[in-house]
Parts: sequence; structure tokens; C-alpha cells
Amino acid sequence: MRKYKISEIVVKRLPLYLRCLTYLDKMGVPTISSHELGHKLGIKPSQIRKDLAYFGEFGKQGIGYDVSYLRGEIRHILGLTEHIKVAVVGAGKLGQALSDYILLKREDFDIAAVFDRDPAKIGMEVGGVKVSPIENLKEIIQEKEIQMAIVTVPANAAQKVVNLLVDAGVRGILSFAPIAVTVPEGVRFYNVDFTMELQSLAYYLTGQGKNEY
Amino acid sequence: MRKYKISEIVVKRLPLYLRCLTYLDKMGVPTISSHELGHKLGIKPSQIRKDLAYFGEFGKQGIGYDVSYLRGEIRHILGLTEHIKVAVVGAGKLGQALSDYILLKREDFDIAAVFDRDPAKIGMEVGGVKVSPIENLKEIIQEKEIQMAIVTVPANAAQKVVNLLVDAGVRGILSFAPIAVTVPEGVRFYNVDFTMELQSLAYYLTGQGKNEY
DNA sequence: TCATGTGAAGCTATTCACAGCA
DNA sequence: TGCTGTGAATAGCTTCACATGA
Repeated sequence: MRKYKISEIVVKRLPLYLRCLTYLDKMGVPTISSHELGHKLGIKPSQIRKDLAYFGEFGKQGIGYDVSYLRGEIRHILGLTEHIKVAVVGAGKLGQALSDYILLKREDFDIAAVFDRDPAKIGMEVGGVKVSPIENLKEIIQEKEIQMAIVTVPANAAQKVVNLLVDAGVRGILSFAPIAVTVPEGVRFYNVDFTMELQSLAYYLTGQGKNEY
Repeated sequence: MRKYKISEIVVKRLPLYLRCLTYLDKMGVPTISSHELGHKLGIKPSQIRKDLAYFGEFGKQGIGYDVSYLRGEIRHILGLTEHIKVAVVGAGKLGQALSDYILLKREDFDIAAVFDRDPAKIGMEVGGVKVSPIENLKEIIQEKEIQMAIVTVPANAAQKVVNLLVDAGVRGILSFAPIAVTVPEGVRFYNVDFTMELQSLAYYLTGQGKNEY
């Protein structure tokens, strides 16, 4: 057990490293230096070395990092050694796209359940499973011991759905709903809102940052 | 013109404030203090005050901020005073979901063109426009003076598509492709990869951060 | 009194620079 | 020589604390 806490900003970079290492591994690249990896990712080599050094000594002096080995170590750190069950709430186009992508990729995550409120969607096959009515959410999540969920419902339903998930025991939520949601202590909540991304891009294109670099 | 550069981390918080202010405005809330706003967003009041103070003096002592006025000021700072034209490349489920959402919301952005490589998709109506073949990308983007694009193509096509967009003159790109892409100086590139988000969630649920708070 | 705007302090993150090892 | 791992230095961000104004 580590005695100090790793900052979230470091944890968020690990998947970035992992994505690149997985690609390199598939390409058959045996080793990579922090310098080369940093170049590919637009990150300083010293930062990569420091990030990795929080978790162990994975490199070899004079050589760099063994791609396949480092990939495995990062997967271990992130807890991806066995597939993690995920529930998806909201079987609209976005929910379908995300679920089907996870099913297709067959890596790290399994869609264990998909929920929707709309009776017309119940029974449809999404992400390899049949869509269930949201009324059965707690029962199914507890039965299958699902601890992570993706929320793709409209803004006005997001807080309600998050409350249901938390009540069912889910401890990590990734929401695509464009609204602020509150969760109790002990639940980790991430929000991906692509309109917010577009708005910050706008700052640099048409807003006050348009002449900046 | 401001003499110092605003950090990206501040720019990325403005859309968060904006989203909440838009909601409050719709609810008819006339004013809000940095304390209340911070409470809703899980951000310290002092941070909100400092962020806003970079751009002007928008508040009133003893009262707080006028919701509607501050909303307008942030929209102005971000360059959202008139609708921004956006191209979407990739008319799969994800591209459709994002395009249709933008069309439906009718705020800040307009879908000016949607492109796909698949002949079966050409002519389909997505986001209120007909899908065009990717061969016409440069021509259409230049004719319509589109400067922002959303990329929802598979990983193996992402770099090629980004190159096309940059060549056509696009200066801001939001990619949903799960791969590292490089862009030349002068082009702003954001990557939204939901599997990376899930992986960092995993760190706290099943990985080495599972006992942290 | 209440809440902003802001200099100063405190804290966190990044980068440098180099000892040490293959 | 080439590259890691790491203490030290720097840079950047957040929070405090309070003068000021409504």
C-alpha cells in the first residue's frame, strides 16, 4: 500500500499513456523512451518519467521502457486486469453508440445492462444485451454487482438517474448529460459535455482568445 | 485587448459557469453569489471570483452577480454572440447523435456540413443537413467558411481526416476518436475519449486508488 | 451587513539537471 | 553513450484574508 495519495491529474494521464502503448504494442514496437513517447503525446519526457516513477521503476537505463511490460503494469495500476461490468442508462443514439463500441472493442469493459424509460426501447438489443426498464435498475445492478455506470439521458432526467444509481450501489459514474449533478461523498462522478468543449474551442477561434498562442 | 494570456484551465471553467447560469436564468433566478454558484458546482467561491475578475468586474458588492448579465458577458468572452458553423466528419451513430443534439438545441452552434466516406450514408439527413462525400470536404468547408469541426470517425481514419480538415482551413477540432493525433501549430485540437474516462474511474474503483478519498 | 475584487500566501504541478546504471 | 529516476528549482494554480463599496 502506498502511503501518499496520487493526484487525480496523474491518474488521468495514465490512460493516455496506455492508449499509446497499446497501439505501439500492436505495431510490434518493443521498447520506447520517455522522449519518444512524449513526442507522440505532446508531453515533456520528464513528466512521463515522474508520473511512472510514482508507481514503480518500470524503465531500463540506456534503453527506455519495454512497451508490452509497461502496458501491463499500467493496466494493473488502473485495475483493468479483469473486465469491469458497466451499466448504461439511456438507450438513445448516444447510449447505443457507446454501448456498441464497448461491445465491439471487447477490452477492459463489459456492458452488463442497458436501461431506458421508453417502453418502445425495452427488449431492443444494445451493446450485446437487451434493454431493461429503468424500474428494474436497482434489482439488476445489485444482482449483477455492477459498480460503474454511463449516463446518457437528457439533462432533466440526469439527477434522478444518478440518484437511482447511487442508491443501487454504483460508485463511479460517467455522465454525458449537459447539466451539473451532485453526488454524495464516496461516489466518483465525471461529466463529459461536448458542448462545453466546443465553447472553450470557440474562445480561441471567435472569442477573446482568438489572437493567442 | 488584454496584455496577459488567460490560462486554458480558466477558459475551460467558463463553459461550466455558463451552463449553470443558463439554467438559473431559465429558472428565473435574478442574482447569485460566488458562494452559491460554487456550492452548486463544487468549486470554491474565491476561484469563481478570481476567474471572472480576469475578464472584468461583473459583480455587485453585497449582492452578487446578475445571472442574466453575467451569462451574456461569458457568452461574449467565449465568442458565442453569433452561431458558429461546425462541420461533422463521420455520420455513424455517434456523429448522428451529436449532430442531432446540436440541431435540436439551436444554441451557439450550427451544423453546416456532415461528411462520411460510406456511399450508403451520402444524402441522408443528419443534424438538419444532407451528408456529403468526404471527397468534397475541402470545397464545402472553404465555401461555407467553416472553422470548427467534430471528428467521429474510427481511430484508423482520424489522422487522415484531421489532416484534411487542417488543409481545408479548420482551426479548431474536437475529436472523439480514441487515438493520439498530431496537428500543426495554429490549430487547436481537443480529444474526448470516453474509454480513457472509464479507465481513470477504474483506478478508483478496482485499481490502486480504490481505498482513497 | 454582505459579497466582490485582489494582493499575498500556500500549495500543487511541471521542468530542470544530474547521479547512476546498462 | 543513452536513458532512467529523482531531488531541487521553477512555474502555475488555488485559497486566504481583507479593504472596499453597496
